[in-house]
Amino acid sequence: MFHQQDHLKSQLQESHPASRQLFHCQECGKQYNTQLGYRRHLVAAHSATAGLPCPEGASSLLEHLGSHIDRAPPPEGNANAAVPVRERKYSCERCDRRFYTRKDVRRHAVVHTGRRDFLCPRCAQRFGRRDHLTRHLKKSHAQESGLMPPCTPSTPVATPTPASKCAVKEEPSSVTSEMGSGSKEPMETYSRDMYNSYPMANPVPGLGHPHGLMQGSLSSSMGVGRHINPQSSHPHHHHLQPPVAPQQQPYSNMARYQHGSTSYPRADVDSFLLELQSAPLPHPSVANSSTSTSASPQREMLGEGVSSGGESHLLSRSPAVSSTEVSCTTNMDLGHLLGFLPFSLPPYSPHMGMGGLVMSYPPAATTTTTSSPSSSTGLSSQAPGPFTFFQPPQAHVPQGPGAHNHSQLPQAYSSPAVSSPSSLPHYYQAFQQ
DNA sequence: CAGTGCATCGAGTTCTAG
DNA sequence: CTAGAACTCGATGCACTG
Repeated sequence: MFHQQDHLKSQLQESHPASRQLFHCQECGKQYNTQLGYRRHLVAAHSATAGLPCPEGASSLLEHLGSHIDRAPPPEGNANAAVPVRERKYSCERCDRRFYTRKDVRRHAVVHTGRRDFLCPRCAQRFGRRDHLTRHLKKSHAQESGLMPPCTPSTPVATPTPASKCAVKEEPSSVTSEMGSGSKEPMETYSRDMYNSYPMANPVPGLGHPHGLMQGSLSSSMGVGRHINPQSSHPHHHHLQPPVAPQQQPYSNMARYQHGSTSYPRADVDSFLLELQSAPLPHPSVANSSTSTSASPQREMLGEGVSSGGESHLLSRSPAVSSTEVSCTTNMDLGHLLGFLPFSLPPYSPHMGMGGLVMSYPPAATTTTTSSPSSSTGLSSQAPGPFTFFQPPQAHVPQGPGAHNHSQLPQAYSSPAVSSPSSLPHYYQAFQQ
């Protein structure tokens, strides 16, 4: 949603590479998508202020500072002699980045896996790391409790289920204060299960049954799946219920989050959501197939063997979508919603209901499939239902007719190719290929 | 040593004043 | 329409804790 036409215009320009203008720094060759970024870089790196004279001849202060990185310490006797020698001796296997410690490398792995296992219970935004979520909560939701009394019927909450309403800590102080190192409870509340190989299955307390990918994520912001009785295999419960629009906008400042920095083409996302809402919930057998198949560890990491193009069909609009749903959809943080999509899956865990769905996606999740007709993916036709949308995009896997046709259920859900010990922490699992 | 959280920086996005 | 501020998130470095 754009408040001004020019915003939409600029957004379109920036979202569509075809028409995007790149700003190149003549001095260092860096590229920027926006003029602002480019100019900011100029100021930071190449301006007069940035170019404070360096005693060692560096062209700018930043460059000079950078030159000190990894530099051996001065000889003893020097004032800085106490500084220990440090070198980045731990390198990432997927890129050339190097780090000082191994745990930094592990944490860095999230960059490659694209996993976002930490769900914000308030706005449904997802983060790859706990501290990111913590920061997000502190900065974006610390003041919300004052605006939204806890668990009052008149106070719609993003997560429609009553349990979820109460689960979300409404007092800002509680959220903020408990975010500190003193108490890990809130964070564990959001994602404690990740350390049990149960990531995001039910990261938010009260969001419902642990089985609920839909319960815990999609449901929280879309109202999708909240009617699912995860414990019930009743085949008649797989129809989407019309989302309750007011519940999608529980916060006065939600509008801000709607414009999250995730730069997905709004039209595509909107279409996606329309399709998602109009599509029936997966038949229990489908869901169970994920579950049952996941009984044998089968997760394939992102971009590593999973068939592609699963979500292209999402762009086809469904006439079944009511105006209410449309407005609801457009009022939601689409970027965040995309974050719900479990484009990567966690290793199997006995605790996982829906096959231990993990919501994760690569940066190009929504940018790679805007033109393919739905028919291009047998997936959509053979495995109808929202879960077919969760086909991991193949940013790194060649797509097209030549690509292996995983036209059945998303292979990420059913392929037994990869076995991951369920006892490993997330970051370790992320490394497993 | 691993896990975690905080500080910080870089960059993208949104908003708003002129 | 544009420029800039403000906001937010991704990522890294590092200190703290068990």
